[in-house]
Amino acid sequence: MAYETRDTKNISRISEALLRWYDANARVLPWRVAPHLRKAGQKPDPYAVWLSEIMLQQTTVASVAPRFFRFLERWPDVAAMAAAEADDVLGEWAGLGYYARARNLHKCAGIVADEHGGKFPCTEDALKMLPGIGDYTAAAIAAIAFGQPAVVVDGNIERIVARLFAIDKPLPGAKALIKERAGAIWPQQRCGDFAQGLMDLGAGVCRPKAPKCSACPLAGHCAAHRLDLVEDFPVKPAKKPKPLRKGAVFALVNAKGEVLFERRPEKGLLGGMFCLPGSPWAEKVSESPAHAPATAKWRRVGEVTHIFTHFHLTLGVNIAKAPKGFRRGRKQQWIAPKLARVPTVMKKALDLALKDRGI
DNA sequence: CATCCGTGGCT
DNA sequence: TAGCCAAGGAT
Repeated sequence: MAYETRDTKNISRISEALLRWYDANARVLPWRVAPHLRKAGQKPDPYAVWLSEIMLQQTTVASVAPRFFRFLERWPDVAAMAAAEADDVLGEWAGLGYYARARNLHKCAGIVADEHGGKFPCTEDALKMLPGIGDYTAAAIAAIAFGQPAVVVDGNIERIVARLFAIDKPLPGAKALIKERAGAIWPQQRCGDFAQGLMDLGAGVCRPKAPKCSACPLAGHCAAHRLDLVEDFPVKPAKKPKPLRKGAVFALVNAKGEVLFERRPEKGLLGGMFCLPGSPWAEKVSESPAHAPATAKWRRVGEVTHIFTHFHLTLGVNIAKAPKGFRRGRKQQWIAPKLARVPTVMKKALDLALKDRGI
């Protein structure tokens, strides 16, 4: 019992210190209701919280912010997004990466509109049933949008907790232990603010490299700091080298200056996105025009390189005018280059193909 | 539990 | 330059 009493006091000290820090240092973010406005009674919009959390998965605030505004402007609420064409959502997402998020975003909007009366469910379990919403996102929405006592663990909070308790078990095996420890310091009130405060702390103070412990409100509670081993936590496994893959793409241009694109299969890399037609990508691959969309006078203009999550890619880029009588396939589309909403690797290839043509 | 899935910025 | 990293989820 004596230990429980001491622990309880220590826990409340941690959450109080963090919340005090958050009140004074909260970042101003487009999707966030500032602490003082929250206290004045302003409620966050669950739709905006959901949209921001999906966009922020493995993606930086700087990349998300302009896209968040654009999405909110075009689809102000879940009903609007549910009514949108999937292709428009994918197009608006182009360049943001992890395109399954965009497909699931649209699916999720449809489910919320059709099966939940246009209102997001407020419990973690119900949220987790929706496509694109996993452990983290369900907890984040429940805590931030609905004020539920959910324990939110993202990469930042994982790092902070691993340091607070000097958890030397390596990730990802340590995730369960970290969640348990996080739960032990989680407050009953202001759970959303506590989560956002920890994320801000992780982004600006308890950083992976060069943490600013002198500015940390939790330094006095931090085991890693006490050991002077802050940067050694969390323990991560060695990363595997990324293999090299090669391929070729073919930019076919019609009389209007439009370029032929081809929709990728729904599943897998760049799923559902329009890309330049070309060869499969492999360690050794022929760049011959065998994989071109048409027989034409192909000219190789150069190559582009791109780094994906798990491999490096080099693409030979070819260009030709469409032969007379060419008919596009069912999965193919003529698109004006300026209107092409395509993945970044294809934007690179397109730009290179059209660069020296004066188009 | 391991693998797949993008991209841009920073060191 | 090469590596590391970011408010993860689905399979």
